[in-house]
Amino acid sequence: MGEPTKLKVIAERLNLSQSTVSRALNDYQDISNRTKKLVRDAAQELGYEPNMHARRLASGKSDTIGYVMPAQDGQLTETFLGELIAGLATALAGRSWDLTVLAPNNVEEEMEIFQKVARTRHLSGLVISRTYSDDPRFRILRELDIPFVSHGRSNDCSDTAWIDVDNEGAFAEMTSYLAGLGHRLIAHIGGPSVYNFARQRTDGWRRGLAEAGLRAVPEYAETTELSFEGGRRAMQRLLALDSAPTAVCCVSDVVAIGAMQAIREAGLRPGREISIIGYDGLDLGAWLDPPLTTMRQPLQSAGRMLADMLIKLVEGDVKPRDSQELFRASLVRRGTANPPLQELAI
Amino acid sequence: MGEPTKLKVIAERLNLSQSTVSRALNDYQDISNRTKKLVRDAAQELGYEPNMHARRLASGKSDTIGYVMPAQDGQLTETFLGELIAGLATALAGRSWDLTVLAPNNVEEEMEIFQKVARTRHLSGLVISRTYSDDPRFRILRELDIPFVSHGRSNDCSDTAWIDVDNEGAFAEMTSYLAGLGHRLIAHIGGPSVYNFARQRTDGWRRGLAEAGLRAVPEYAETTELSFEGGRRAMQRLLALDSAPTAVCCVSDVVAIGAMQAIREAGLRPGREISIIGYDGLDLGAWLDPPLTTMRQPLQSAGRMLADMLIKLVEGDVKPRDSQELFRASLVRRGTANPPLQELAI
DNA sequence: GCGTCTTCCGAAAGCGTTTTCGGTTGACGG
DNA sequence: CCGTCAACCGAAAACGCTTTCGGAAGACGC
Repeated sequence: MGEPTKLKVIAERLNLSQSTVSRALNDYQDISNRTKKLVRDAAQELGYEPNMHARRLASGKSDTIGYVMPAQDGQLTETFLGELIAGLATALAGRSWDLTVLAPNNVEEEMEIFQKVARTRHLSGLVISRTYSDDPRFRILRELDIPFVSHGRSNDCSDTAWIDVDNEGAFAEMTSYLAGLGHRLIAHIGGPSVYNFARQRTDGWRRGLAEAGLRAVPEYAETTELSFEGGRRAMQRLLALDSAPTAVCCVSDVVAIGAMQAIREAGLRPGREISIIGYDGLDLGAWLDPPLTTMRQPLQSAGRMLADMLIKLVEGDVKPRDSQELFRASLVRRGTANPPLQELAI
Repeated sequence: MGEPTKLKVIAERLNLSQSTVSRALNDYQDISNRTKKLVRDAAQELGYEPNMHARRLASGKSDTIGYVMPAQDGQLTETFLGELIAGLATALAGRSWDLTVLAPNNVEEEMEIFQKVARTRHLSGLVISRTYSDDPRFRILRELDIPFVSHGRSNDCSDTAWIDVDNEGAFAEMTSYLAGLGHRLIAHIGGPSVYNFARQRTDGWRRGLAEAGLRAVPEYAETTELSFEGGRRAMQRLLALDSAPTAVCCVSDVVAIGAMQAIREAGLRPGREISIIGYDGLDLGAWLDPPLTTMRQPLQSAGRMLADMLIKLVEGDVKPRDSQELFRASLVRRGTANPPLQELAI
């Protein structure tokens, strides 16, 4: 391989100055087109690759963004992480930016990371995910003046950049879909309201009920942790009610699968006596018996979009509050959402 | 915040030269302990953070490793990606190295990445995963002289660094476990033999049979793609056999779940007429009815270990062939592996 | 009291870019 | 033929750190 070619050799070869070569490659206006072409051809031929470290030192920009993994309060086994990171990485690679991953082990470490990013400025911006309803990171990142985009909203995100799914709309749709099938007793198993998406989904359920002219029975609003066991226990509580619901909107597929288990354990069959709809669109839902009806959100593109947004932000092309994007989730009809039994009997 | 403190200010403050400060912070031998302490205290007090770009430019090292995501031939939804990346990132952060993620969209892009890494040397080393039996990357990375560690072995990996699970041992254990339960007709649904782990697992099944004194019926060695549908179809073929097996070792949990579905569709019940064991230890296996017996491999620590190995390699502390680590997988007993029915009947 | 070592530190030359600031051309109008 | 103005390009100073090389000071033996 030999020595990597630097600006100097390509300058000497063309009898130009180093600075001219640099500006030619960076498409400055004060370099003639003829020279630009000359330089580019030579660079191509010599296999020139700029030294990122030198470039970043001189320019003061890092052209690198950091993805902050969800603080490891729990499992990182969520299937979307891989897709999201891949999306980020490919979008960035297309613009020859880099992606580095930060993995704080807890909230304190996350704060330290923020502080350090603010001091060193080695990262041009951050992507955060798994947002809370009341998420201090939004305030802190704003105060530290770190450009960032969040995957998911929060209470005070009106001035920041984010992309999110219309959770409320999705659950309103889900609920009215069940109402359309004839269900009147539609319950909801929600997640901890510290998660913003959980709150939104509960709101959506309420809206869906209202739009269908149904009353929101207080006992039908269950809350539980985001796990199989959580879903199972919540469903057990619903089943113990005097008038158990005939349909349940679940905050996530995993919770829905837990609910299905509870239904089976009660000697009933999901999708017959009690309809279930989940959320996330996980493949594994299709492998169950019966396969889980759910709602799917676009993910493959989310990473790409987050990256694009953040780059625009960093380059100052756009203001945070002008880069907010809401996606729609779409219903995936499988086997667990059917008309209620008494309806069939009619 | 003001300007970030650089070496110069801390040098001026202590009436020392910049080079002394630098060497003090880097623990050079020719700096007195008194001075080192002085410098470190001042650095601490001033909140000094070295400028990575300058440091990397000057030293010629990048202190950054790249994780090459599996070329997106299929889904990136594998749950282990998140854990692996998190493990890598935390281990690296502890030594103030960085992790950047590369996401080639196909094999060609992967090769381009390798070439570029070799030319620019902006990454000190790479971690690759999802290895094939006949994996050209091992040769190429060796030729390009790029330090790397692989997550999984290959045919010619005797001279390179890797960590892997003892797939063969795991499947031998799995098979003899089934034999110990009384099964004589033990089939295997394997994955495409291009994957090294798939070949190893099939070998393990054969060894397990041999050790139990059982004959490997050729028709019992099924091969299929690594998906729910693949497992389902392979199981259907096994069920169509004149003498269907009473137990099946599956190459992965997802394949096993597909097989369970096929068993149910045939009017049988997994874990009674036909026992099933999967591999991966996915949580979701526990949510099925009956819950899937499987084998789990250590993952949380894999990322950490990969990172440590690679750093040692890059720093020249160790030779590739001396950093190879084999883990054991352990059986997770759940509900789908039981004695055969006729055995019970006796 | 003179060499010889250590021990410790400073000066300065990089590392490979970017970017500012001028300066040299040639065209062009008057 | 002179001044003016574009259009292009070169010189050189950063950017903040590492690292080599050498030198000053003190310790030590004789």
